[in-house]
Amino acid sequence: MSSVPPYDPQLVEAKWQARWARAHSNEPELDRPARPFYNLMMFPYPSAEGLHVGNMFAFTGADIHGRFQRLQGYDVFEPIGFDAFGIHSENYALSVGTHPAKLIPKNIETFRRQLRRFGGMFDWRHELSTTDPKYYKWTQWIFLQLFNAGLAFRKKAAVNWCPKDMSVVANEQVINGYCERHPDTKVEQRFLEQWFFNITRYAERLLNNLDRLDWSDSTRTLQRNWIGRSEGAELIFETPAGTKIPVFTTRPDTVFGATYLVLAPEHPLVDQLTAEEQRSKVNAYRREVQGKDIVSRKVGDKAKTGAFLGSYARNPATDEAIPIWIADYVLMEYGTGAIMAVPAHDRRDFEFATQFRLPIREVVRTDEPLPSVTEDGVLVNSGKFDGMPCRQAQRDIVAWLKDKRLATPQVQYRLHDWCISRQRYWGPPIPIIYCARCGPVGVPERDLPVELPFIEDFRPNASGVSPLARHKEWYFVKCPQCGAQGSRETDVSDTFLDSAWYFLRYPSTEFDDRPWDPKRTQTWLPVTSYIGGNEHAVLHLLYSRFVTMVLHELGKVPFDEPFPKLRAHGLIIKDGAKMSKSRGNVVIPDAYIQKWGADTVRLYLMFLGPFQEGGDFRDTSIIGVRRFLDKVWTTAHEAAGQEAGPLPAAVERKLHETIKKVTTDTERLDYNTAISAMMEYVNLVREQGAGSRAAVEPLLLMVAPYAPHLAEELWAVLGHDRSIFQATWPRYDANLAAGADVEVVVQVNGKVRGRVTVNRGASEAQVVELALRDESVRKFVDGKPVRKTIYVQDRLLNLVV
RNA sequence: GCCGGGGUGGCGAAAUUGGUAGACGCAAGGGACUUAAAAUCCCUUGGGGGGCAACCCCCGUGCAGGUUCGAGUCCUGCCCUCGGCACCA
Repeated sequence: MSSVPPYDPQLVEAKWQARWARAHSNEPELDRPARPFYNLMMFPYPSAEGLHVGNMFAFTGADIHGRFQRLQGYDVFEPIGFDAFGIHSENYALSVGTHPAKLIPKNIETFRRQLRRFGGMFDWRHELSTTDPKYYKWTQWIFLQLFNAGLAFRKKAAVNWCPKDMSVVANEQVINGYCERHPDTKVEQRFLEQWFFNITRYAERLLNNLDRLDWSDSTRTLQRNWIGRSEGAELIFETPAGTKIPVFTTRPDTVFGATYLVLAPEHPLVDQLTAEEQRSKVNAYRREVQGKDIVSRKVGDKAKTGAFLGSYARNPATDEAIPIWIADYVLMEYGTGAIMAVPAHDRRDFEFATQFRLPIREVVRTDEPLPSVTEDGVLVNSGKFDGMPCRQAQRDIVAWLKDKRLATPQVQYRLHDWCISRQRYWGPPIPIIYCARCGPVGVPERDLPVELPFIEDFRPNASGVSPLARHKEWYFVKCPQCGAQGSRETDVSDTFLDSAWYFLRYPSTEFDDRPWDPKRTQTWLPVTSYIGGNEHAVLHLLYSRFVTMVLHELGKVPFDEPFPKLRAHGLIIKDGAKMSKSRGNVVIPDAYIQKWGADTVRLYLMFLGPFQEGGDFRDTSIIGVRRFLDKVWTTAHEAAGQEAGPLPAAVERKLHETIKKVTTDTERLDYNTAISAMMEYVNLVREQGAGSRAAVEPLLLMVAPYAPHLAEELWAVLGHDRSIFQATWPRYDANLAAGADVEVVVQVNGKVRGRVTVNRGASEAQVVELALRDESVRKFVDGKPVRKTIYVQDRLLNLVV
């Protein structure tokens, strides 16, 4: 054998990365692409620790997809950027005592280096950072588009206040009542005036469009649950004094069983409905509730508490007067903030009624004990509706009450409007000026961006007022409408607004006078393929869809869904747990890349488990994929010195099988099985000593998306002078892949007893005849008559005796 | 509680969706080469049993049933686990 040079990944990778950069080979023609393919991955937050293997796992999977599509002949645009604003970055800056404006550029520098080193096919001309004024100018512009359309408004509302962050956080950032970033800190409820985006107006469309998106089911389900659509009716309960109390219910069929009403303690009608003799009790209860944090209020299995208001309302179905209570198990944020309590058919109402000895009336007959919540039953104690099945009664009772103007069919959503105000420093200032005469006025477009001023002391405080208010020269400003003295909004916007439109910006980063160029947008968007983690299933993906929907309505973009095709990758865990700084199990890939090379690490990450499920990072098995690359290396070098010759039949067949499998698996992101198919193939080639050019070239093309540097190098070794990524993905011949003959399994009574080799497409009779000649089969048939034969063409024969 | 994943060798995992369970890889054991080591190559490797032997038999995909010629895959009822939602009316 000719001498094969050693495989030195450091050398090979440096060489090809330099060439790609020099040749601009990762920078597609954006204006006139023949076949545009926008390959998007979720941009990272540039943490101080650097890119970890979880990021690299996600980016490698997406990069393989991009490189594969490039080999299919697409002009692949694969941009990258940095989601660098936000409380995350700011808290870290606070903890190390460095200003984020100094820290972030350093972190980004590290990320850039790492992203280049692992060999991503990134178009660096279009890098962006959300902290760049040239970027957030347009984040502010988007805010103003919503503001002008009446979709951004100020509202005094109960909001989630994190005492650690000393800021309001969105509903989506509260987990079980605890702050997403501070799992030991309970979120408090504060009543503050905040900016909201009216996402609930789009709830129905956000929900319905899910059906036509090519997304994984798991992600769609998460969004569906988050939006939380409930169908039901609003029913009116009226007091003798004529006050109407609307309640929302999903079970109007149970209205005859509503034996009392419960309002949220904050309900605006409480004062008016409270009888004098009950006032002190009621007020005491309301104070008690106010003192509770959200967790102890919202967790369900506590004993019920409440207070009777001393007044009554009329049940619209029975005309009975039923008592009105307040209780903290009723939430002001949902529905009308008031419920009709049907203790016989609702677990919570049942507990409450039991506790306070309120009447329980069964109105749905089932075979379950009370409280029974099923809708499979028939009505009882319900006047003329007795005997009617629940589902029919739901419609008929609403219709009946509707005629009396006491009911309206209604749909409720769990989704709340998106609170975007943050009382923090590190974000884009909300571009609003307050004027005593004109009210809140949008900053005119010509004055954008409202730059975030540098302030030395950017610490938040518990006052609910942002640090920016301390910068007086920045704070005081003339009203753009009337010229009077005004002041700026000092809150910054939520980071999720930054990331809700970055994909629109990428193709147009060189334009300073527009957020995105209409022609570029027309060409490249919506995003062809989006790959990212399921941790963003509700936040980022929902917000991006909302923003896109609004922009579409305003005529700013020609589509209403940004990501028609989305795939979620799994999570890389370490020692059985999610990687996190607090657990101290974050793995940074640099040392592994140093030791093994980027190609090996890429391949390892893709081989350790299914891409869409993730897996455990254990460095012990890296050697396996490295051995595979070594074999490819050796085989290709040996082939370079050989005359081209025909492939042995077995190798040819395996080659076509392999191309078929690798093609479909790579397409479907089943990278782990694609890699094992390539391993099988190279093993066979070596076993058969068949390492010719004809055997190796297609292999290199298949390896190229996975281990791009190695593939380039070996492609050159085989004498090609153009990049392998300008070549075409190999084709397979279905007939060759299938082979001429097949092994058919022979079972007797469902147990495998033998195998026969026959021509593909052999008839049942032929196979039966052959099978009955097999000694072991005969033994089990044992002379008994064959009662039945089941034949699966080219696969299996089962003889039943 | 509700909604979704998932449970397969010592380990990571495959299995064309009802048709040979454990491909591929790691680890382990044995061997070849070597003064030696590394690297490389070959063999063995789910459990149990039988045979001088090429080999053969039984059991085996969380548990208990069921459907089927045939079940890791479908159905019923459980157990465990991961993720999401949760006093949402």
